Amino acid sequence: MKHTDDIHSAAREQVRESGLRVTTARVRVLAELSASGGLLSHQDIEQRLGRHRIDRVTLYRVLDSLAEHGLVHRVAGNDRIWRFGVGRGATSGATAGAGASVARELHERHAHFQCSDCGKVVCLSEVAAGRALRVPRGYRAESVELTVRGRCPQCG
Amino acid sequence: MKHTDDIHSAAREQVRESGLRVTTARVRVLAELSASGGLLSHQDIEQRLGRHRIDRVTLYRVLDSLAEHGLVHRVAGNDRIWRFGVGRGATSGATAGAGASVARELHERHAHFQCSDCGKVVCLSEVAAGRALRVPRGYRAESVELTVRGRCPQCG
DNA sequence: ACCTTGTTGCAACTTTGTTGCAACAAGCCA
DNA sequence: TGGCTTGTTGCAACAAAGTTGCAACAAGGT
Repeated sequence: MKHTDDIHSAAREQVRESGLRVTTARVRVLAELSASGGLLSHQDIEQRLGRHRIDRVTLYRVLDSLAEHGLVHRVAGNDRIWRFGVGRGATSGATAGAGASVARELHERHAHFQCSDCGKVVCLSEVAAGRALRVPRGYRAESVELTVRGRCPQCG
Repeated sequence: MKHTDDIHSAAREQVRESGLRVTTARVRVLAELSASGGLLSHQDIEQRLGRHRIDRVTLYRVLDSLAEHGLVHRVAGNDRIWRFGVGRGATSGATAGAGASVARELHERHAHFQCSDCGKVVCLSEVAAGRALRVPRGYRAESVELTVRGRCPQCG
């Protein structure tokens, strides 16, 4: 369990290593995602930022830039909203070059669970997704998304 | 390969068997989906209906009712757009009770492919999705969605 | 043919996401 | 430290997807 400040400076470090400019918006958003551990929707993030609120548009752009540089990963739920999460295993010790793909790889490998009632999305790290997938001739597979839908413990 | 009229009357039959009222809107939409064979977005359907156009809102409600009664299945792409498709194997000869779950079952079992360029979604019937899936204690799985993302033959 | 009840179309609205642009601040160099 | 360049931010306005309320209408039973 990390202290808030640690998460914050780790986030700052990650942003710097990714080659992106270190701005408060990026650091705060990444820190928030790291702290949550799970997947957050755009709205979730806005709420958690609280009085540190940043513009809605900026948030979109921040998340885009973080996603592009592999610091976070975007997942589409069946409620047509994006959810974002950090790669759990991504450490601040990764080298600049290799760091870019850490989060992406992690999230492409495991599955997600979305509650059909409350819409919450969590990672199912135990499930190995996308092993030995065969696509028809002419198609080129780039990534695999495996989403299980059902009821989470809270919604029974 | 079925003739247009056949598809139309088959659709009418399916709607009747599902317990829904047989309306021109429902029959036309279901027929259009059957004829296409693949997955259509809301917009695709509107275009295909052409001069038989129905109200946007009605289309939403028609698709909802068809989905609820298992005649079609909704799939979320990563472009936050719903796509709808019929269960390929659903025959008009199914009994009223059993018919309801045909489409749902079929689509829960196989995977979908979405092109990251043009956004088109197709079914990958060869891939058996969701075999031997384990979810954590407390979670209840209802359905599995496996989506492969990449390039379709047209987009290279 | 008539009546009831589910269905349709319209208008207005909400939510999610995007675009253009001027103001601003990160990073770099002297 | 101060100034310059260029990427970032916030605002306003917009676009697309989807929803809600309501009056008019048509399907299916009697």
